[in-house]
Parts: sequence; structure tokens; C-alpha cells
Amino acid sequence: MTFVKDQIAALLKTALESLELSDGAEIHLEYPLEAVHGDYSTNLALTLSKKAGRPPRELAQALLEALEPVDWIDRVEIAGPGFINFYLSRSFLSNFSSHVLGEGEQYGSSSAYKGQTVVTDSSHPNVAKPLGVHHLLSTILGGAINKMLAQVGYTVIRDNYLGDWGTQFGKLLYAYKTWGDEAVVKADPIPELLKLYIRFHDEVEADPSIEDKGRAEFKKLEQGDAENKELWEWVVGLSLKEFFATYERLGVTFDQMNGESFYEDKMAAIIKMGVERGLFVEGEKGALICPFDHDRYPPCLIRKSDGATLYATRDLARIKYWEETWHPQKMINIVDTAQQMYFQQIFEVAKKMELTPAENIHLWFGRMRFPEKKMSTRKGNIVLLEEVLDEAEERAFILVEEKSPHLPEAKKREIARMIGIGALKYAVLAQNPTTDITFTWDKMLSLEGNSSPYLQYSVARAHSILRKAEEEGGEVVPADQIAELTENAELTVARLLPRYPEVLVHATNELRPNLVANYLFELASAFNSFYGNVHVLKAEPKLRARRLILVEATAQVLKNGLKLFGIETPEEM
RNA sequence: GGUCCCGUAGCACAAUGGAUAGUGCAGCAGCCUUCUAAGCUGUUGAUGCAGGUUCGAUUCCUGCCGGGGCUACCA
Repeated sequence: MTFVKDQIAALLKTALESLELSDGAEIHLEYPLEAVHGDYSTNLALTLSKKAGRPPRELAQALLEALEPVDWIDRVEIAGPGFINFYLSRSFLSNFSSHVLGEGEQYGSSSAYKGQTVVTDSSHPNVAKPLGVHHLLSTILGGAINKMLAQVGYTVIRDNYLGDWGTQFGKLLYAYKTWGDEAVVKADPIPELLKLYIRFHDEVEADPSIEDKGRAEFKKLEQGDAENKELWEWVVGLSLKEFFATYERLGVTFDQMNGESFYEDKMAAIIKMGVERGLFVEGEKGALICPFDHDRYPPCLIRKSDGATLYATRDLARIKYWEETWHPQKMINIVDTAQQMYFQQIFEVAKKMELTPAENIHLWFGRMRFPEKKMSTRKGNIVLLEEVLDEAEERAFILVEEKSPHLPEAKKREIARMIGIGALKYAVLAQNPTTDITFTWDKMLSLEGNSSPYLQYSVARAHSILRKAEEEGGEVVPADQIAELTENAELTVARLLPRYPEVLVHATNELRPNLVANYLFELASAFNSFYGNVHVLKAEPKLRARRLILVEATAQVLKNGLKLFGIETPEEM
């Protein structure tokens, strides 16, 4: 079934055509804040008033009269300066829950962008270094964006640009060969490798000559030295194993892990192409640059004066590779705001080089700030992502023990895991990505109010009702005799259900998971209000049957939405 | 200096150019012999300043004030 919103838009379009006003008219439907203003509303008469040369309310009246009547709309009214408000019929709202249940886990998915491909890049950890709390935003945001894109029909290629190359590896190789121990590293790979890396930097202070030895090791690696290559592959393998363990906890996956090394042999072609087209020229001190014909930002540095390539060189190769491999409609890089200018630069270079017709998007997000204490990555005192996840689960476990002491230990652990990780992810995703995020434990692991546990709790309550209904059995009501919803509290829930697929498409177009979060919270609030004010199991059979369907449909939508965030929903908690 | 982002209640955040600017925490007043009180009901409290565009501006434009990022050989 097509979206309710689109169906109303279609009715309006027909009405506009009959009034010969359809030229260039954009039909815009919104959800009125107040229920008294209907389920859907349009400002069409207001925007068209000037062009049509008629007062808004008069135009609205003409549109209203030209609307073809349909049985699922109860009435249409003109309000305020000229809004046209649509009220869905009670029977439509009542029956919609059954439609949701019919679609089940699929409810919300659509084929809006079927046939289109998008490639995304997120997380990008550095090999031989642990995932830190600063990887949280890109990783979680990327995970949600990937799922949302797939949900509206895109074919999604999930890439993760691994930091797996560069002089740093020469230093690491030198450190490992000099002070390392295979058994020690194997036992606890990343922390031990990090220690070696830090030790290298400490030793450099005493003996600057080893800096060059590190460079030499990397040079050997670049030239294909067998021993170094084998060591490097070993380190990359160990790192990936740990990264994927964390990704699994977070519920995110990747199709590609094309890191810096992957593009090593693809940069020469880019440089050649740029030089041949006269786009790359020699800059200061012999570096190769791509100048711009404006001064909004400095020229893009392609190759250093010492001949070494840069991130930009690889990124251009990356764009070319993505284009040649997947021919996507969109390429999305999920990287923080600090890289905004950089991405503007390479997007402009890519455009000059005509590397791809795809839309290049830098989905940037705000910085994570730490008011509690300074969390610097400089001196190795970084906050590890794993530690944050552990803390999240631990805090949740304390609460589960307090709230649900009757559950078996294993069950409590499982619920604590879902709640703790969910709370963390929700805290990131519920906020507009462009806003700087302030990291405080209490906020990131909020377990009440607008938080993941609130949504999970709503689902658990719904399941509790459904379980009890199942146990009680009760009268079987034939489908055609199920009553309509009556109470305001339940109608408020019902009128939110048709919006889910519409919200999802909008949120995906905007690349803003928080719009989905806003919706889910609104739905859960409406449900909890309904739960507190309207009794399901004690209602007379025909109404009870209807309410049970509403409860199940609501739980389904909440579960579907949370699943996009990679948040699991326990049936009891 | 240039450029980008941000200024909404005590705090943290919402709001596709719409109707009375929403919510959470904190505060205040209530609600558990009734489907899970991680909840519900009520309540106090806000758009940095000055202009402009618009029927209508938190949103768009200009200026100012305040905060932050970036600003060619790092990734």
C-alpha cells in the first residue's frame, strides 16, 4: 500500500488539476501538532494564493470542493489562515493496525529507492590501535544510516576505511622486532601493540636515530619485503578480529574494509590523470597541488614535496574505485565536522576530474565533548570503546537487579546487555548529528525519560499484555465483528502508526536518524499514556480484540524502528 | 584575517517556513489490593541582539555580540 501521505497528495493533485492550478505547485503535507487540526495538513492554499490571485481561505474552499471523496477520510476542514486539514476516519485508523501486523517486520520498508546504489564509509579505526570512544559517533551513526538506506530500497555497500598504512607501521614494526614478544602480543593484541607504539615514541626522545629506522622499516614494507609484509598482515588480522568483536556488540556490519593500503596501487593513475588534464600543478616547494579558481579554501595538496602521497590522493582514488566498482548514485562519508573543508576540497577536485556522476556527501557530525574531565588521545589515556560498552552494561545490570530481581541471572545479564548498549546507541542517534554531543555517563546511559530503555520498556509492557491475553484465552471474536477504537488515548496511538514509513523515508533523505528516534519516542509516549489510562484485558470482547491488535501493532513498529538502530527489544524486563 | 558550524528554560536536547515553540533531567503536587511505577496525570520555566523577506520566521537574508572547528606538505 502506498503511504497515506502520498494518497492525500494525489487527491490534492487531482483537485489542483481540475482548478487548472497544478503548474509548478508543490504539495506539502505535514503532521499537525494538535490532534484538533487533523491527521494531515497542507498549506497549499497559502502558498498558491498569490499566484492564483485569490485569498487563501477562498482558494482552500475551492480545493476542498474539488477533492474527490474517499471512505478512509472522515472529513476535510479549512482552518486558520487557510490550512486544509484532513481527518482520517475512525474505521481506517482502527483497521490500520491489522495492516501493520500483516507486514510484520517488513512494515516500514519501502521500495522508494529501489534500483539505486549507495556506498557509505564509516567508523575507520586505525590498525594496531584500539577503538576509542571517539569512534562511537561515526560507527553508530553509520550503522543506523546503512540500515535506514537499505530499508527504503537502496542497495547499500558498507565500507570501512581502515587506517592500515603509513610510517606509523614502520615504527610499529621496528618496535616489535626490537622489543616485542609474539606470545605476549597474541595474548592481548591491541593493547600490547599500542604499548610497543608508545614505547617507540618514548625511546625516540632518548635516541632520535630510531625515527629513521622506523621509516626504513616502512620503506621495506612498501617495497614488498617478505618478513615485514607477513608481520603487517598478522597485525592487520589481529586488529580486524578485535574490531569485529566490538562491531558485533554494537550490531554494525561492513561489506568492505578497504583501507589505505588497498589504494596504494591506485594512486598513480589518479596523479597521472590530474597532471595530464592540467589540473594538478607544481606548488610551493615542489609539491603537487590542485589549485582552485576561488579562495574559499587553499589548494588541495595531492603529493608532498618529498614525493609521498596524502590522504587526499587516496580519497580521490577511492572515489574512482567506488564509481568503477559499484556505479552508485550516492557516496556518503560519515566523518566529523573537522573534515568539512577537506571534503569540500576533494569533492571539488573529483568534480573537476569527472571521477563520478554520483552525489558526493560528507555526512558530518558534531564533536564529542567531555565536560567531566579532559579525554585526550595524545598521551594514550584514551577512553576505550570497549570500556564504555562494559560500563553501559554494568550500569544497566544494577538497574535490572533492582527492578526485576525475580529473573534468572543469565536473563538479567542478557537484558542488561540489550538495555545498556541500547541506551548508549540511542543517546547518540536521538540527537541531531550536527549538534556537538556532550559525553556524560548519566546522559549517554540514561535509563529513563527519552531513552532507549523507555522504548524497550514500552515493548515489554505490550508483550506482557499479549502474553496475559494468550494465557487467558477468552472469547474469539470474528474479524468482521471487532469493534472500532473509541478512546482518545488509543486513537492517539493509532494515528501515529501510518506515519512510520513516511517518517523513515524523510529521515533517510535527510540522513538524520534522530527524526526516527523522535517518532519512536512519540509513539512510545502515546502508548504508555494509553497503557495507563485504558484497560485492554478487561474491555468487553469485541473492543478487547481491537485493542490487542493495536498493542501488537505498536510493539511491532517500535521493534522495527529500534532494529534500525541495532537496538534489541527484550520481551520482558 | 578567511571560511564553516553553533547560540532555544537551571541543565541536556527537539521542532520538513506554519496554527498555543515540543521533550527529557532537575523542581513542585498527585497516582501502585487494577494488563510491569524503567510508568502515568497535573504544574513552574526559553528562541543572544538589531534589522529585512513573508499572510506567517527558532528556521531564510544582512549586520552585530558570544562560543567552537578548519585554515596546503597529519590522517
